This record gives sequence, C-alpha cells and structure tokens, in this order.
Amino acid sequence: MSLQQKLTQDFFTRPDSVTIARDLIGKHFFSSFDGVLTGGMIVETEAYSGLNDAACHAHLGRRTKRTQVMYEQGGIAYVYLIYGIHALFNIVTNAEGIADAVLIRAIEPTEGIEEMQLRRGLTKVEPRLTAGPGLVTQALGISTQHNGTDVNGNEIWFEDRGVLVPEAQIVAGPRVGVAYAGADALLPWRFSLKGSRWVSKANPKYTL
DNA sequence: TCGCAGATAAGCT
DNA sequence: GCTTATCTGCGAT
Repeated sequence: MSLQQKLTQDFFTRPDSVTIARDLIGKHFFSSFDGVLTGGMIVETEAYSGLNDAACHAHLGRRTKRTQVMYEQGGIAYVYLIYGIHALFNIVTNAEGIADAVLIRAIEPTEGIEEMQLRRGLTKVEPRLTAGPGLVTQALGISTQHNGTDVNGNEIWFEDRGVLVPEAQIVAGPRVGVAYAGADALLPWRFSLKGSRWVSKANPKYTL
C-alpha cells in the first residue's frame, strides 16, 4: 500500500520548482476518465519559474487569462495549447501568488497502454506513444478543458510507486523550445531519466 | 532501432 | 499572426 502513495499537495507547494521537477522523475502520472486508467512513469520534466525565468509564460508577474492559473497554489493543473495543436500539461508549484510550474514532457507507459494507443492512433508500442509533452496529454486524454484541475482529485494525479532513482541516473540539461528566453534558455532545468527510450527526442533546432 | 532534418500543423488571441 | 512540437522519411547502426 505504501508502495502506491499518491502525491499530496504539500509535494507541490514546496518553493523550488527545479527540485520538484527533479523529484518527479521516477514518479508516476495517471489520468482516469470514464473509468479508464492511463499513465506511466515520468521520465522527463522541465521546471519553470515566474520570477527569474524569461522562458516562463508568467515571467515578471505577467498575468493574462492564460497564465492566471499558474498563480494558484501548488497542485493545480496548468494546461495550455501550443502551436494551436498540442496541449501541454504542467503542474503548478509553490505557494499561491507565485507563478511556478513543472512541465511533464514524457512518460514510460505502464497502465492503459491499449487505450493510449487508441487515442494516439498507433498500433505498436513505440516512443511516439508518449515521448513528448503534447503526446503525453493526448495519450492520457488531457486537453485544455482540464486547465485548473486539482491533481488531488480522482481524474488526474501523481503516485510514488517506490521507484528509487539515483541522482546519477538523472540528466539535467537546457530546456526545449525556449531560445527566445536568452540567457535563461541555458538554465539546466530540463530533467530526464538516463538511458530511457521514452525520453522525447526534441528537435535540436529548438534546444539551442 | 535510433537519430537526424525538413516539412507541417490549427486553435487561440 | 503567433506558438515551451510532432510527423515523416531517410540513412546509419
């Protein structure tokens, strides 16, 4: 039982989104809609911070309808659309009023693989199933309508299944697609599980 | 199977 | 228009 510990809000209200992003590697991420459970182990994340991070949508207290939910207390889903096509899932962190978040970029599928294949339109189990932030949301059936969802609820949640990831197994590097952020784009705030085939293969053109 | 490169993608503001 | 990506095919392994 203690092997399937659901992560509670205090995990996400901690002040350092970079630490949380690293801690999430090896944790599990699930969704359940209409009784269909889908998800897997997190192998890639990125940290964003509202205060000192030009790559963040809510940099320097920018407050728009889109970024509003980032200012909520940790433990809330921030889902937004990128390139008009892909929904990306972030988990809001830190205290209310501080716009920090962690982006879930890739997972290793463990539950509901057939359903995820169906949603992705794939017949084989391959990295294209969940290796990429827009792919994870599609496989788990998450869309922008889930923006603001509480991850302590029973639709979207995280679990600690007792997987211990040694520090040496975690790779830190620059984030993807944030070249516009200048020097902040170089911050090693992207974390991934070393050697996992489920880590996204981002186009180097966007990794800077 | 994996990595690269170029082409392509569409809803929100 | 803009955008914190994905798809597809190709060649190397």
